[in-house]
This record gives sequence, C-alpha cells and structure tokens, in this order.
Amino acid sequence: MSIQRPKGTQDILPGTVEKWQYLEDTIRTVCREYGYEEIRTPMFEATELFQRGVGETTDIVNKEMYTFLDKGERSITLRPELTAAVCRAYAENKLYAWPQPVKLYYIGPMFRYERPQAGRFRQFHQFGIEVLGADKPVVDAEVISLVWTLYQRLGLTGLEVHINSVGCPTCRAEHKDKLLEFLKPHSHELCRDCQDRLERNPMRILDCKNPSCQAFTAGAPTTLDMLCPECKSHFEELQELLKAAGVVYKVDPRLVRGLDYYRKTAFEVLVEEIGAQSAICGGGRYDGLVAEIGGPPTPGIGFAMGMERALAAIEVQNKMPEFEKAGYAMIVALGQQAQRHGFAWVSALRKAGIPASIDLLGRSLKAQLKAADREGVKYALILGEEELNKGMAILRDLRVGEQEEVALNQVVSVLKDKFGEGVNA
RNA sequence: GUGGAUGUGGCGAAGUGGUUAACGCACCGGAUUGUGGCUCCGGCACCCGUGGGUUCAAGUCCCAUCAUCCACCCCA
Repeated sequence: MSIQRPKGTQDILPGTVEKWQYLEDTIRTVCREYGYEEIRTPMFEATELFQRGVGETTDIVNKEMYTFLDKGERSITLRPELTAAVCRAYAENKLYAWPQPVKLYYIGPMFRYERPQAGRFRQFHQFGIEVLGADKPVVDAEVISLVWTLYQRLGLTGLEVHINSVGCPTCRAEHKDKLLEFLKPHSHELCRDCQDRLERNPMRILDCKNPSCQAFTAGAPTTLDMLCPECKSHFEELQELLKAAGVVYKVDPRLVRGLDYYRKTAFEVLVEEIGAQSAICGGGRYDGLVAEIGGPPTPGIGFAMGMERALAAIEVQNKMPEFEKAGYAMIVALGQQAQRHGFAWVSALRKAGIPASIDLLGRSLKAQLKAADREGVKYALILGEEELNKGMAILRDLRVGEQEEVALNQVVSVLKDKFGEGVNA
C-alpha cells in the first residue's frame, strides 16, 4: 500500500457514514427548531483573516495552520475554525442589513496541523452556530440551551457544561494586572509552560493542569473577581436564564478559552469518557470580532462542536441507533436474454419508486441469491428462460422463504403493494 | 515539536533463530443439471511495514526509516 491518506485524515466508509448522517440530521433538526439557518463558506481563506480573527498569540495561528501560497502568490489558509470566516461573510455580504440578529449554523471540515491522537485530527468536523447582532444575555442562554437540547436529543448523559466570564477588554486588562501582581513572586516556581504563559497570556496559567501550578494559583484572582458591573450583571442574568431553561451548568472560574476574541461569556461542554480530549464543545461571546475584521461594530456569540468527539461520546454511551439496510428488490436474471429483460425491469421498478438492483457480476442463480440475502434484500424477482417464455417471473420473499409466480406486467404493482408505504418513506 | 506503544493475508490473531508461515472471521467456488440464510468440502500470504546489518540460517536478534495508535503542548 504505497499511497495512503494524509496523516490525521479519515475515510468515512459505508457503515459509518450512516452515523454521521444521523448526527447531521439531528443537528439540522434542532437548528431548525431554534430558527438557525445554514451558512457555507469556503474551505480556505486569506491567511490574514485567521491571523486577525483568531489572534496572533494563539496556538492555532502560531503552529497549527495549513498555510500555503497559491499561484498568485496569495497566502491561503485551510480554515482551522469558522467563527472568523462567518464574521467575514457577515461583513462582506452586508448581513448587518438583514433583520438582526442573524442566527447561523454550519457543519463541515476544519484543518489543523497537529499530531493526531484520540479525538484529534488534522481534518476534523465541526458543527457550530453564530449569532450576530445581539448582545443580551438571552442570546448567550439560547446558544447554550441549543447545545444542551442537542445533547439531550442525542441521548447523551453526564455531560458537564462549564461556564465562565472572561470579561470585556476593560475588566480583562485590570484582571491581567492583578494576576501578574499575584503570580510574579511565584514565577520561578511555575512549570516551564507557565513561565512562557506569563509573558504570552497569563490568564491561561489559571487552567494549567500541572498540580503544583494549580496549587500556586489556587488563591489567584480570577476574571470573575474583577468583572466590571456591566459584565457582572450580564453573567448573572445568563445564569438566571440557564436555570429557567433547566440547563445544568457549573461555573468554572478557571475556564479560559484559547482564542483571543472571547469577551464575557465563555463555555465548554466536557465528556470524560472519550479520552484526554474531552472538550466536545467550546464557545463564547466575541463582541468586537466583526469590527476587527473590518465590518461594523457587531456583537456576536457562538460555539463549535467537534463532531468526531460527539460521535465518540454517542458511541461510548451506547446511544447510537441501529441502522437497518434499506430493503430493496433484487432482480435475479439468468442468462443474457434474461439479463436484458431484467435490466429493463430494474429501471421500471426504480421509476415506480421501488428501490431495485440487478446482479452486475454475471453470477449464478445461487450466488445471486446469496448476495441478495446478505444485502438484506426483501424480494428477489427471478427471471429465467422458462419464466420469460411464459411472460412470468418468480417473486421470492427472502425473509419468509416463499415464492409465487407473477405475470411480468404485474410485477411493478405487486411489488409496490408489498413495499407499501415504506417505499418512499 | 516532545514522549511511549505497536506494525504478520481484507479483518482478528498464533509464531519464544532452523523444513512447505497455525487458526478464526470475511471473501470466492462446490455438495447431480435454475434457488439464499444452517452444515460440509475446497480455494485464498514467492512472504511477515520498508531498507540495511548480524548469522550456515531471521517473521523471530541489531540499526535506521516510515506508518499507525496513545499521551504532552493545545484544542473541537
């Protein structure tokens, strides 16, 4: 096997696509119920969009982007996430002129250059939503409640919804000062990673998993401690609304999301059972991002859900439904003459809305029936020389094991009858 | 980028230096001429990720390389 798929990518084969389709269908249903509409943006964008939109200090921009020059010497990047792109589309297509807020969702592949592991891929899929043009806490609550509803619909249990507020630029700056003040004396005792973070993004030290760092930061001021009145009441109102909606959540003051654009609300949904990469969903508010990209000042909030991780969770919790193979009719033709007739009959059946197939390998009767049986075929229509001469066909019910002769000109109506309402369902 | 584990037919899996590389599943064919699901019989790896090396002899030892998996960083 000389050529294989690129590292961190997957082939989704029959037998597995059904699961994806199920997930996608469930997502679309919930989005429809919530009044969200789908948006599709390019798989690649100008590199600058992500540099500005996601943030120069983030790992995504620093080490995880698939970036290349196209033939016109433009720097292009395979989308590592979609929030920035959706904001770009909002500004570029002047969606701010539409009735606000604009409620969007997307489903599709994202690309990040990372070492793959359980729950992490170079090409992975996200479902996400973005609400643009609304800044009230109800929006935050609706977004979180949509995720909550989706997981319930999928039958998932034991999920933890963590919420936090990282404040606005004003209170965040204040927090940063206080935090540095607190950490400086301990700086040499922090782990090597946190030493770096001290320079780069001190807030992230708060969610360092290193036990000793956690010990040092136990009493550190959190963003919650420093919220300005506006941010504070926003966060409080959000919690009231979540309670009202019956969403079970946990306030996690140490929840800090990796992307630069977050303001106020940040949240995550965790599932422990799926491995080290347990964040199944992450999101938050990003007022200011649209303006950053060149649009009018526009508040926004959204989240992204890892579909591979969601599928993993559904799988470990045994919540994946069984997918039965769709029953169809199989034309079993014997000999060239019969095959020609049979070929015409498959077309006729299909035209009548009855799913039908015919042997494509020129196999023996026995082999054809065996294959039909394996594929879960309900009815086999056997056409041989004898039958053709009589203008008949044998209709065999493979489930029951009984058969009868049917006049060829009645085949369609008889089968239509047998398949009943299931045909077009 | 760092660390660990693994690498035998489509899949799972034996093989602890020495003749023709077990077995199970799957697949293909057959068991009186045109009938599936059970059973029985038969077939299916010039070769053990790749390249070197050690040895009279290697799937079995050594080195390198590649790939996959898991973990770290970080994230969905």
